[in-house]
Amino acid sequence: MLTQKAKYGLKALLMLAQQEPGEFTLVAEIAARQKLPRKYLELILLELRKQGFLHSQRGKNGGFRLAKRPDEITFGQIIRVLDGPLAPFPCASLTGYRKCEDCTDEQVCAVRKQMRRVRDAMAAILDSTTLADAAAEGLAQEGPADPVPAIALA
Amino acid sequence: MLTQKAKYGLKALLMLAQQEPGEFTLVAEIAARQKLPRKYLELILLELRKQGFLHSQRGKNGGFRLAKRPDEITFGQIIRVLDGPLAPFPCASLTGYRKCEDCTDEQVCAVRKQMRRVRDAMAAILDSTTLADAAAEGLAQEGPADPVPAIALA
DNA sequence: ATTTTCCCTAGCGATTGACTAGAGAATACG
DNA sequence: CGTATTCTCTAGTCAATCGCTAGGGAAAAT
Repeated sequence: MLTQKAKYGLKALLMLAQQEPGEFTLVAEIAARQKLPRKYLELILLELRKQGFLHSQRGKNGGFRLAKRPDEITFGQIIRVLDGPLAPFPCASLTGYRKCEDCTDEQVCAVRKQMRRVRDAMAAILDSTTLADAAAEGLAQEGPADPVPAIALA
Repeated sequence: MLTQKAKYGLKALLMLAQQEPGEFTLVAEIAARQKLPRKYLELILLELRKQGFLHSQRGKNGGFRLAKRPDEITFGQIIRVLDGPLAPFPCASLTGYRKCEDCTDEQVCAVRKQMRRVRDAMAAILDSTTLADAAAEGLAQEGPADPVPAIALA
């Protein structure tokens, strides 16, 4: 499970991805339009700015805008910044690896092996889905073709 | 991220899946062999028993054993019982659906759409991987053939 | 009856999640 | 210049959850 923080961040960025490029949007407006708590959203956007996803400007006509093109920002990047590693367990993570205290032989741990597969599946989707992709798919009424070819078997 | 609880549960069940069918194993022995906190593990096994995964017996020669065959118990089932829904957000869950407070139009929510895809990918793996599968794969030195054919693209 | 083992309820300390408050600094504008 | 606007930053709060531990109760075997 991801946190509200990640959800709010994703929603905000996705909204900004649909603004005119270069145009600034107020935190207050994002919060209002997306029904998110304003002060909390401020913190989140600040964090995203520090990580290079957003550019901001103060004072009148200020606000936030994307610091990159929407097709350069992936869901995976955003989630990792706001919520940490994707993997179900730290021992199965690439970006946030940490070994289990209880694991005697990690090379053989069957649980870890399966969780690595889960991580890979999640990363395959989230690291290849950009804000642009999601925005486009959101607009399509009923997407017939799937950009990422199914999820393999069942 | 999953909790320790789910990890402990998976490890314990996986160990029981490798015992002689019908044979009881003590909580104390599982805890020792897997290096898990004994009292906490008790709670977890109790929960798994109440959910029908384990059979237990008290007194001398007692202990726990699987209540089903290892190929009838999936990772998905276990995780859902111990940690709740797989989906990144409740609004993207099938088994534990709950709508977002902030979502105005759920049918169009692009975040939800992507998270649904992630959920599906996770479920495809976890609901098709049984204790028997994991135990078998664990024994293989270096599995050349993947039971679930890759994770689709990159 | 006694030992073994699971069964069950309680509780607890630390962390984290999900925020809110409020002052400070930059920017625009009249 | 001054004032309104808007982001920036640090704190703090409150409740829930995680990750356990404690300890007695009940069933089974001997």
